[in-house]
Amino acid sequence: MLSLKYLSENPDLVINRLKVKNFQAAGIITRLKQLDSNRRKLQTALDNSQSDINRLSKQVGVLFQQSKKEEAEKVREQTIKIKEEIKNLSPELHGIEDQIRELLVQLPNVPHESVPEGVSPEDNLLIREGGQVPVLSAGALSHWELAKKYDIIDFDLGNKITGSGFPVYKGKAAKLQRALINFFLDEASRAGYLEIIPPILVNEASAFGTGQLPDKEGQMYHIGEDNLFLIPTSEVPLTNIFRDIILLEKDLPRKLTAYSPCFRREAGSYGKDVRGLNRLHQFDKVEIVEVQHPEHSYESLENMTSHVEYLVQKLKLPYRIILLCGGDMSFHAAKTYDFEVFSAAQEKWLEVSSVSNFESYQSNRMMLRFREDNGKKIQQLHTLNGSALALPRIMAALLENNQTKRGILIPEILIPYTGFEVIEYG
RNA sequence: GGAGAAAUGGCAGAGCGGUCGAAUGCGGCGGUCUUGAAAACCGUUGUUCCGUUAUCGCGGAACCGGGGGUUCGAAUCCCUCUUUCUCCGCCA
Repeated sequence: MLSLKYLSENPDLVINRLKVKNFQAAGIITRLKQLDSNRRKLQTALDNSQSDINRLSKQVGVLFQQSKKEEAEKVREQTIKIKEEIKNLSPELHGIEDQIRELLVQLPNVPHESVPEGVSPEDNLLIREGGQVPVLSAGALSHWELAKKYDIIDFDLGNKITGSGFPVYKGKAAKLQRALINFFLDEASRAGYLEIIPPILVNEASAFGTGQLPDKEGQMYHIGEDNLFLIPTSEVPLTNIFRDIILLEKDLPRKLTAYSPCFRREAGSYGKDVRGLNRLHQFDKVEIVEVQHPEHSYESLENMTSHVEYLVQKLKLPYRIILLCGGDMSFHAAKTYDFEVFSAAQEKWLEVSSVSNFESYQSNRMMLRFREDNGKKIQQLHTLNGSALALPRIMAALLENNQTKRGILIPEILIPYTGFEVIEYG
């Protein structure tokens, strides 16, 4: 969320920038201003009353010690009225603080100045593209047909065991999946990300910290009995490692990576885009997360983007990098690059990574800060994350693009990981 | 799952109703000494909110796992939740 301080110092800037996200913020900001001014007044009144009580209490203590009981009794009576006041003001203050928080959470992050205006994916900006779109022979198969032909991914079996969106990988597909995970993790380590194995269930505070709660609650699987959530991405546990922490400037940036399964309910998404591996309830992903000094976070965004680009290049997949327009960006991001790879049999671009700078939006929520080297000043940090990469659509594109008469060819870079060069019959 | 013990500042660890934001030690920072360093000695050392201030700062409030209560006054007493440890049971 945005900080009250930032909002009150730059109301017009926020209102204007949020128009890029097609969000009308003026009403909320006006309301926040009023609430904040009330909050300050109440806080001051309450502090003064409490100060009086503290002072009188000390007097009572001293008087009792000197066994001046009657005087002590008199002073004690004075406190009754003040306590009454505190009893009234205190819930009022909490009420206002709750209202402020509720409103703050409704404001999306302010997009970076380089983010184009727009309302739909058509307004996104193509940044770069690379790789060769393969020319498939007539009768090329989609990945779900290939999965069946080679008996390597079983969607029906997943239906039986769990439900739709939970495929079962078998044999060489299972090994290829594992190879991809290892490849991605090794590359992330080489690029300086610390490898982590995080919990895949998180509590409410963590889900709030990265912004899944309160608004995206319906997207997560919830374990009611223990009030825990299955992670939709390891961004959640990874970033929350830093919740309520004050880092030192000299320790920046902090870079983490993790493989984890991810769980998404995908409530409300039906239709043709969900075939095969295109949209699942459970999928594997390697994530990269970075916590960075505000002055360097946009360099980091570019570096993370380059890292992801390197991965798709090594896999020899045709890709494009897209700068999302305001209307297509997520609520929490300040700037996002999407990566899409071309899946040749479906003839579709599939999103395989989303790399975002959240600036201080998440760190405000989770009280993530750093202490400056040259003094005592404490500042908010910036957080970033990106998929590097999401597995199923990579798998889909690899299967479709690399199909040949003799089978599906494994990209060279992965052969040391898979131990085989081709997926064929049997 | 059952029984018991505990949770205090960056860490270790005292305090168990009054002047305690909290002894002491370690660590960190600054200084003296030294050619330099170490040792020794001296000083300093959290966060949030409100007010004030051009800034350093200053004044006030809150925070001793979270939430609630008792009291003029709570780190200290009570309730509740969470977590950790010990024992028993179960188990990859």
